[in-house]
Amino acid sequence: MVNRILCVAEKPSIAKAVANHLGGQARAENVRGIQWVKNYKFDYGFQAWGQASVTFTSVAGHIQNLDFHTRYRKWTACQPAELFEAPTQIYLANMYQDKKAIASNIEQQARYASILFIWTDCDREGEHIGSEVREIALKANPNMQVWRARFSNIERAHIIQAAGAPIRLDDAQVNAVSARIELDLRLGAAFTRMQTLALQGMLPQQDAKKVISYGSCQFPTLGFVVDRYLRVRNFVPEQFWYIKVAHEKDGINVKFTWKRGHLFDRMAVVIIFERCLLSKLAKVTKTTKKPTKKWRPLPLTTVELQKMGSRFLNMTSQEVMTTAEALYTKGWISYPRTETDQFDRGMDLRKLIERQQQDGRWGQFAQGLMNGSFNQPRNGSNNDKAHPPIHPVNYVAPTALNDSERKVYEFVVRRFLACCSEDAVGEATDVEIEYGGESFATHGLTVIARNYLDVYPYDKWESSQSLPRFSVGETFEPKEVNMDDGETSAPGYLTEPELIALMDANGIGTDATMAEHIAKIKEREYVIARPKGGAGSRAATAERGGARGRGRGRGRGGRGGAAAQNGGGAAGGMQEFIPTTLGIALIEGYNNVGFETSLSKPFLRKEMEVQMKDICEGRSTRNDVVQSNLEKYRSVFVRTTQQINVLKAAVRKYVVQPNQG
DNA sequence: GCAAGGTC
Repeated sequence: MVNRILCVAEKPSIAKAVANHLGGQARAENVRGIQWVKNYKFDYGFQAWGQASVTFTSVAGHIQNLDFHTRYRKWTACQPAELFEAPTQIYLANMYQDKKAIASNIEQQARYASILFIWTDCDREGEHIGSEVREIALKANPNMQVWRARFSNIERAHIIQAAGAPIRLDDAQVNAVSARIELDLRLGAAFTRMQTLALQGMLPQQDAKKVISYGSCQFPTLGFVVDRYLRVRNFVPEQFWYIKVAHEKDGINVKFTWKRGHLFDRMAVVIIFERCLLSKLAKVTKTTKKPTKKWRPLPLTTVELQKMGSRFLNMTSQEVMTTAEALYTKGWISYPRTETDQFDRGMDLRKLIERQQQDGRWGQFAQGLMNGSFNQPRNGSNNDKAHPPIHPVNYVAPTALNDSERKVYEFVVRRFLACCSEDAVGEATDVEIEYGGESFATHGLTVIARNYLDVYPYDKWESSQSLPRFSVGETFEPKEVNMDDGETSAPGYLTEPELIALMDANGIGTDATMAEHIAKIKEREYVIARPKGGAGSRAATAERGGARGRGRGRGRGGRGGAAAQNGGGAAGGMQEFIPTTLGIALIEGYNNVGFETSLSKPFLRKEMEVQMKDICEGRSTRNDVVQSNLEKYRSVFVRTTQQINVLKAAVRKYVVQPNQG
């Protein structure tokens, strides 16, 4: 009797790729009721189970969705507070019927198989999706053995290795995710209903039906926007003074900047300035000339793609993601949701570069890499063990793509080629002088080899004017000495790449969902997005003044030794976020409720992340985490309802009479 | 009419 083995991946593309590795050209059968899932059939000799007849299918993400029992679904059916313990239930279909078709395919296939081999992504959510598959399969066929594959990319050798070394599902990870799911549901629904019902009536007529949602990700996201907005609004400019020295030598005008940067005490600067004037001669105290580099970029992660996209491609992060997904589905780029910034050593990068040689824009550069200038990419510090960095898979001509696809594809390709290239090389010159007891310095950069910069226009690194030769001990009378003044300038409103960076740093959302949370707070009208630098954007224009912070010298040396670290790049169309009156009211309202953990603060989510890790590593249990969090949030909830007037006052202040706010 | 997480 032949072994029958059912393999299930997290998404159709993995099922296809793995099936083809194991089974040659595996036969694809359609699945009833769902077009994009296929069952691949082939025979394979497993190390552990011997020759077997295999069905390799997939799900498409989570199959199950947790929600409240139907009788708690109506908003008027219970007090929002009851949602902290109201019974929940797992449903197969949420919005789509698709999930039912996917589940019944697994049931059907499970009936004929003796082994279930799970091939979901090797991350926490993947582990949970695997447990959903297990539950459905075991219901149809309780006698199945359940195994799981451990793999981190879909290279042939790696897949074959994984097929030969099955492991068990990790129930600790499953439980961690399950805790998150329950908490997000209960807290999201309870707070959303409570604040919507309490505040809706205070909104202007046209907003009378508006949902005022709470979510563990959307609220901290809003918090970042409000926080920056308040810092901009409350900013008080401060005047400062500084000294500039200029000198002409060999026909080159050299500007020296003051080592102290600037001071906020005018009299002090006047005294120093006069001392400079009196001393007449400046003396060169130090000259250095040393090689410097600007490092090529790291392999591309999702978060980086979204940051770069919203900065340079004139698209929102959500548009970037949607476009990247389309490019992936069509087979032009690799899977676009990844945290990994390291290429697996075994990956054949040259093969991918080779395919780009035919392009008119970067083909020559790709040829150069093929002809010897290839370098193994740098390794970043992240590896999600599920997906490689984002890279081009196949070549596609620009005419076959729409505008957004063309832009995103171009970025992915250029980034990839840049990764496989060499650091830019330059020479940095530093000259320091002493003048009136004060130090001044100037810095020059000569780019010697642009290398990766030739294919990667998103980085800027350009030679400054070359400096004349100075030698230590040399003295001169500066051509010009001035005392000047300036004002500290407010930070700009939060831009999309900055917001994404904050969310990433604080663990708000995942790479795949950050853009959705941003879209959500726009949709809820908690914030509005507008082009940066537009009319009325006081802070945005002020920011270019650049003089910020106290007396810092010019950043120099360090990583890449770049003079122009943050400067360059066309910021065409970048958006900035301003909270609406409602958005400010919500954050201020919760801050004023005076609970030590305001719902808008990012560390609540971080804490949940820590607790999930605790479950994964056996320090805590699912039940402990769920119960202790419900308890904690319930007291915030109770406190908020008791002091609902505080929240209402904030809304009244900002929304009802916005002009007095 | 609620969340966040997968993915198509």
